[in-house]
Amino acid sequence: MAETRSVDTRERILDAAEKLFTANGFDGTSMRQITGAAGVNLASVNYHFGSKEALVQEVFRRRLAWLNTERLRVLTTMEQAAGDKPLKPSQIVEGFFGTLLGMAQDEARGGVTFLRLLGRTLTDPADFIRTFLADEYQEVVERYKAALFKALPDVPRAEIAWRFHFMLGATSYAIAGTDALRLVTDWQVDDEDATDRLDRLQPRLMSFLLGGLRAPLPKF
Amino acid sequence: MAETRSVDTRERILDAAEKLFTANGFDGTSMRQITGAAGVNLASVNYHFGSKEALVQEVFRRRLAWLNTERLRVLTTMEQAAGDKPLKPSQIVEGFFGTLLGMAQDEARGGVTFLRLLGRTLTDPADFIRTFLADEYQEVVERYKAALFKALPDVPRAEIAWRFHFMLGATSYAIAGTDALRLVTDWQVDDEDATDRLDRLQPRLMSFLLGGLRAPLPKF
DNA sequence: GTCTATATCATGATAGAC
DNA sequence: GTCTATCATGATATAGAC
Repeated sequence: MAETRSVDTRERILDAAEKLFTANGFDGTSMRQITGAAGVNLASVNYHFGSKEALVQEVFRRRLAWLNTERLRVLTTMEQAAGDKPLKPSQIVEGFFGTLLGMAQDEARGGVTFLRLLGRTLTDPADFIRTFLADEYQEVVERYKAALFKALPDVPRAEIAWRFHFMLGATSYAIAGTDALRLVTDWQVDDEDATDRLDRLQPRLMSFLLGGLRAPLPKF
Repeated sequence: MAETRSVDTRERILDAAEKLFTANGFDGTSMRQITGAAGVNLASVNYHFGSKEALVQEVFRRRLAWLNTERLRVLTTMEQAAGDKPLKPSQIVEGFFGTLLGMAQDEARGGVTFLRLLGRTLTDPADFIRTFLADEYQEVVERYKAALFKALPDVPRAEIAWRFHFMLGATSYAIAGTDALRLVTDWQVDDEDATDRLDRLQPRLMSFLLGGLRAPLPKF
């Protein structure tokens, strides 16, 4: 019985931590807040995860394991269907960023909460977290990069690399901007409610990303 | 004499804080680190700024005052030259993001250090900092938004708004990515050294942003 | 204006009973 | 596995001498 509860406890801690990290950041969230929100004992975090740092990593691992698998699955499926021919850039972009945005509508995968957390964390100053994320992303990014190189053989690889980076940034901010920072969005655009906004984000973002990816090359 | 030193002390604190905040984040930087690096006394931060929070705001205010003024000056100059005619989208994008990227080469304005800090901070979870930044940006963003609306009368305003947001995100990550996170950049692109990379960032980014801004509208 | 010394508090982590 | 109680640390902020 006591052992049975512990599975719940682990998940409850992870869920509460994910929400609180998203709202207040890692440093802005204490273990007392987490255990309080989860309705578990303070000491249970260290019992189950060992440390706060390990808890942070587990919050990401739980979601990224699925996301990575899914992204690879989607890419592999498309490549098999295409045979020897290169994929279209729009397919590749859709596979990478569409899969990500799809999580927003899937509460079981963390939904918007996790996406916002992930977007912000890509630029987190803490070393251990950047290293960890880079490791988690590496394989998938390599595969998608290779697909883009093949799809755009005439574009210098350095250029594609940069544009991949630009796309990542645009996407992260788009997610955060759905309700976090309102620098640019907040205006006389009252013909949409919040739900519309999220539904329409994906096609909007995809158009933008593809436009950027296929833009004329810069002259140095 | 004692009074004369205080100007130096203020600036020394701000310089040290800016560097440390960029490297380790706000929560990851203690006032002991700041005063230690600045070579001033621990108590001087509270004497000169009142609190750590106020210090954070002053670090930004010092740089953004110049950036905002410069962005408005550039836009006003272009609009006067254009008379009644709308500006070209490329001019507007260049005025907003080019002015920002120009700071990277200007050590007296904070250089790359401040840009990285600014980019990351746009998604900082702390309320006081998001509110503060939104206030600081507001006037300039309104002016540039209006210019884009005028330049692209056939594009729905909501669409332009989102694309502005996407451009902001791409730019922030591009800056951070010059040496922070290396998700996508880190490869067999050894034909460029670090200096080249920064010099070439601006034209690369501008091409991407304009491509995205002028992409075909999404179909919902 | 500058400094030392210190008050006050919150944090992450753990020891040890149950 | 769970809980209480507590330790050790490091943080911001300030009082008060110079």
